Amino acid sequence: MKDNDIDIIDKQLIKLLSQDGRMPAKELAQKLDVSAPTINSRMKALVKRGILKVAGLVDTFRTKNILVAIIAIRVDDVSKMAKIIDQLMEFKQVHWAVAVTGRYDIFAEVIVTEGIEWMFKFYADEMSKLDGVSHSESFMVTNTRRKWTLLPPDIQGWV
Amino acid sequence: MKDNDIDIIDKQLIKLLSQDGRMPAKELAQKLDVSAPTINSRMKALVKRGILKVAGLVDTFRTKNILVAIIAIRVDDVSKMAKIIDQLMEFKQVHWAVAVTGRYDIFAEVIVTEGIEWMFKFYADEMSKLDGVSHSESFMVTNTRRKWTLLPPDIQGWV
DNA sequence: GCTGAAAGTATCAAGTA
DNA sequence: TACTTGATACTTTCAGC
Repeated sequence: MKDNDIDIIDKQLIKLLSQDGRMPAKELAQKLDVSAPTINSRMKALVKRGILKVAGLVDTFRTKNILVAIIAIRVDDVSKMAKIIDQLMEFKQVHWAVAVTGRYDIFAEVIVTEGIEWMFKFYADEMSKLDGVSHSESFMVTNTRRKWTLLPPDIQGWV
Repeated sequence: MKDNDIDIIDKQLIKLLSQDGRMPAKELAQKLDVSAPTINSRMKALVKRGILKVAGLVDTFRTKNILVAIIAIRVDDVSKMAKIIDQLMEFKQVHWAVAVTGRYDIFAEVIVTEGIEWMFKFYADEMSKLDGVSHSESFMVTNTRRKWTLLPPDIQGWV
């Protein structure tokens, strides 16, 4: 099977798991009309191939002490984009970074667990290290709907 | 316990689940030094309170036929913001919508499963319905890092 | 929130297409 | 190579504390 070929059973499995990530393999098996071992081996294969991850998500607006900001970046040279995204991802608090078309080149989401003053520190200490950023803007998230957030693995100051 | 009070065990539980959402309750119990029934009751309580969700996530860049766009919106009247966010969330393909401070008022992420031409349709049919939008921009996501996406529950055209 | 027994579930090896 | 079956080992659940 080719690297990102997934069949209809995989897709349905992903869809069921996106509704309830802890649904037992037996129940998934019944719904998809295959055996439980098949579900488990497919699930493991999808995880191993980097297509699927089953994880606990939090609603950041019901969770004290978690702030979210979106940062928009323009680069001065498109060839530096990949490197900047890589550098952004190295910052523990960066939840995701994406390259986009349009007015900006990169969007990143930052999870702030150490108080709003940390944003200043992030700009002063980390953003300043990035080479090739011609402009950046930050947007603090003040309200949200149906936004489940996967906490970054190395999150600090929260637990 | 107040509505969004969560204690240290809840936080550690969320952190462990954010790494592996299918970790058995028994294993979680050992790591947190409590009993398995305690883990299960806490997990259920967190889900019921809307703080936690355990779900399957996909890497949209390893999954064919899934495109992602970010839409930025300015409103002409701040009092309309809540309503616009609500309307955005009603569109099946809108994965999340957030109110932000800064140049824009709202960011939303759209999951496109029916081909890039669907973006045109989304603008023509749906965005035009929104009252109070003074400006909007779209950004197609062309590359991403460590971005796990929870598929919207009503996603169509993919499965 | 814990303990222990009953019920249910996951996993492995073997076998089949 | 990918699936199913059935036995064994494990985990979850529920009542009682």
